[in-house]
Amino acid sequence: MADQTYYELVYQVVRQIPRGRVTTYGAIADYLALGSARMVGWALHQSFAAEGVPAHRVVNRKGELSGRNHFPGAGMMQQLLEQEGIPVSENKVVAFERYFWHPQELDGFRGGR
DNA sequence: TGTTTGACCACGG
DNA sequence: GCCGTGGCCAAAC
Repeated sequence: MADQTYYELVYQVVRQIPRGRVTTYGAIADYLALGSARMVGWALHQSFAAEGVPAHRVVNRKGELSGRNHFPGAGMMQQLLEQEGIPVSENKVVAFERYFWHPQELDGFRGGR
């Protein structure tokens, strides 16, 4: 495990993102308590090489689809989010705070709701 | 081998 | 409330 690079750690966290939820780069960086939010962005950029990594569920702090430009096909990221049940407007997540998901919830979720 | 950029965030003015 | 700067670590040139 210690051999995992920061990117792989990010992949694992992103993979744990439940459907219909979104998170931010800073949240992941804060949860890992390593590097910085910028590294998360780079990690996701390489995430295309890793499967099972829903990068479309990761947005910036403003809830905007920063990486939309890097996704294959224009508007694909938005469509993916809408398919998950997340309304998106102008490349920005609506009620983003409501769909926000903290990686820490994995540690002590259990309590449902 | 050194410099620059990068799917960012937080703070200060 | 908006704009500018610093910080972070790694990959690309």
